[in-house]
Amino acid sequence: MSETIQGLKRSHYCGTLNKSHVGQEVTVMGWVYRRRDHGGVIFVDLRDREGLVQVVLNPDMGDEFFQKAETVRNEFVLAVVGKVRPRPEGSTNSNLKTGEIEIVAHELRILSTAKTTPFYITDDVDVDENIRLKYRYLDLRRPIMQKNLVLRHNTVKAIRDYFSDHGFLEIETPILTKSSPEGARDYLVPSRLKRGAFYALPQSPQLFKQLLMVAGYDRYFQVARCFRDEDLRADRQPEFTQLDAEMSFVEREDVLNIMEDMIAQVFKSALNMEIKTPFPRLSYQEAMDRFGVDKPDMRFGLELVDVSEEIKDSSFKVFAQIISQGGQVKGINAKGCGKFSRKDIDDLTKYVGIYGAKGLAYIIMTEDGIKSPIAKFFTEEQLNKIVSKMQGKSGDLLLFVADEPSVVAASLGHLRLELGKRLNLINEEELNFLWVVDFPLFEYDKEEKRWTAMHHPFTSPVEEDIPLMESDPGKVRARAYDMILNGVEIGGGSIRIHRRYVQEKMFEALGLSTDEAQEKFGYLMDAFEYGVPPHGGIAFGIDRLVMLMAKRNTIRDVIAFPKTQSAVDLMSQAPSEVSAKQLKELNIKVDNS
RNA sequence: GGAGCUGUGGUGUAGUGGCCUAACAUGCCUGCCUGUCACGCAGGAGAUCGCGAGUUCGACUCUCGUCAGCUCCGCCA
Repeated sequence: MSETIQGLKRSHYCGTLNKSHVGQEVTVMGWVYRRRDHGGVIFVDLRDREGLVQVVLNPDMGDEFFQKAETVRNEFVLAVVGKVRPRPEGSTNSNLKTGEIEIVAHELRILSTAKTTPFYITDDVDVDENIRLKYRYLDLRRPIMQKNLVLRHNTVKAIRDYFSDHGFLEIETPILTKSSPEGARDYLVPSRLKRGAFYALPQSPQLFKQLLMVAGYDRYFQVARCFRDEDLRADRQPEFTQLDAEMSFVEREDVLNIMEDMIAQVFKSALNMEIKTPFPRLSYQEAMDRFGVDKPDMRFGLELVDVSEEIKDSSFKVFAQIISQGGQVKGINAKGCGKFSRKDIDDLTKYVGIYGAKGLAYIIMTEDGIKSPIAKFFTEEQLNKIVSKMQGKSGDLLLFVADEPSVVAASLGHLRLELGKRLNLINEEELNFLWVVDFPLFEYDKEEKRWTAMHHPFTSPVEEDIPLMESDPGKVRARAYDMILNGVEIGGGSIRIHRRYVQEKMFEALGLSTDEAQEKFGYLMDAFEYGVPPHGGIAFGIDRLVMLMAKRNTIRDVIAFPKTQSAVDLMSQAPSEVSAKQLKELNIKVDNS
């Protein structure tokens, strides 16, 4: 039995009512959060997106009214007309924003009944994510989720306001685009009109925004949906939203300055938080050396210490050999962890194993000196040097990984984060912004045995490194930059190449012939023949940014309708099979072998 | 492609070879109850223990496979 809304107009959101409304006649509409039926009087907590208000349903409003009131259940949608009054002495509820008042209903309409929901619509339920995602519309009713999406709205609005106020134009770029072999795996869309041909969904608007620079729209931004057909993570969805921006006639500092100012403004508008600018800048090399990752979380210490020099002459063959083969030995001083059990250390060993470390050597610092299975390989002098370099004190646990630099960095970098979490060293209230700059322009692909672009092939090298592009590609620094917040990369970009001879050197270093470059990036290359301004830009991951702002652990909590780890939408069941007719129109046959 | 964790009434959990004819909380239904706010009280319904094989006299429990969710490695210019 559902009634119409006819003749009724909502006057207030439930959650906004307070003492100032006492005496007013109000009309509220919302969902039944909870009902308390006392036989005589029935209390209903009515919920809308602004919060809860208590509605009092009294039998003296008539039999018809009260019989209807008795049928009300959780999550029914009601319209209530009534008078706001202060709650009686002693029955106020300080846990509720609206706890000083209540609405005495004189008209009640059940706009919609509801089945019993599969889970309770409240913040403090820990329901299996399977069920949350299947009934996402119910999950999204929960106040915490509504808060997340409101924050997301406010964030995006602040972003749009900031860029508009600073002369940027929001310009849309195509969703159906050309597949490019570089980068992530493309999502493909078959063309009906051109048999056997496919569009690709954009991984980012990268080339289009550079073309907009060529076209003279010298400050561009876009809140752009991007698609990458790669495996998912807590902070990676197959479709995600980028804040994409590009500027002409700028150098690196111009981009960094305006972007950190923008972020500070966004935090101010959306969270009323003051962010100090400028952000600290760290070179890629320093980040790797000290933290083992290119997106360090600097809210705590436990930095990596290189002890290769101190260890190379020891009689510990395993370490000495690794060093002689170009490897290194680095360590972390896990302050105060000297009491870790054998099992604790085994767990950590297993943990670094994930990142390729073959072992985890350790030294326990005790009152009576050093306890360590590897101590016997070192002279007392060598041990003293290692301990002093790592500032080891009694009660500490020194942990070491010896391997090639990339493995040492990855394993100790992640071990550092794990220890930071376990030891509760991270202040969750702190916002640690920084820029990582001077990334390498190239990285070596061991499988393909060639240099590839670390960022993308249009990233400009640092001017004085250009001569190295031929002689020593690994040493060339890029004019690229990442913005890091609490150890999460929230944005990245670069100053682009705008000079032809640099671009040619770039393709040469990547092993691309002129013809190949023309085939892959022809339209951009053509455009660059017609007057291209120096330009650079950045793209932010809005999902990640909002996730951090909302203090959530996964971007799924700030995306209305996310997909599971196997890229399925449990609510709509996408992706799904399509009809034979649809396939035929597209000239597609499915190979089920 | 790989590793780990999880899967038991609607929901959250307990049960680790026979004591299970599966327990507890909550939700749901019925009745009572006029000041509750996690209302209360009484009663009731609700589960072939993710699915499929196997081991066993006997499997929620052990083994293998499989499916789903999560976390991670690879991947993500």
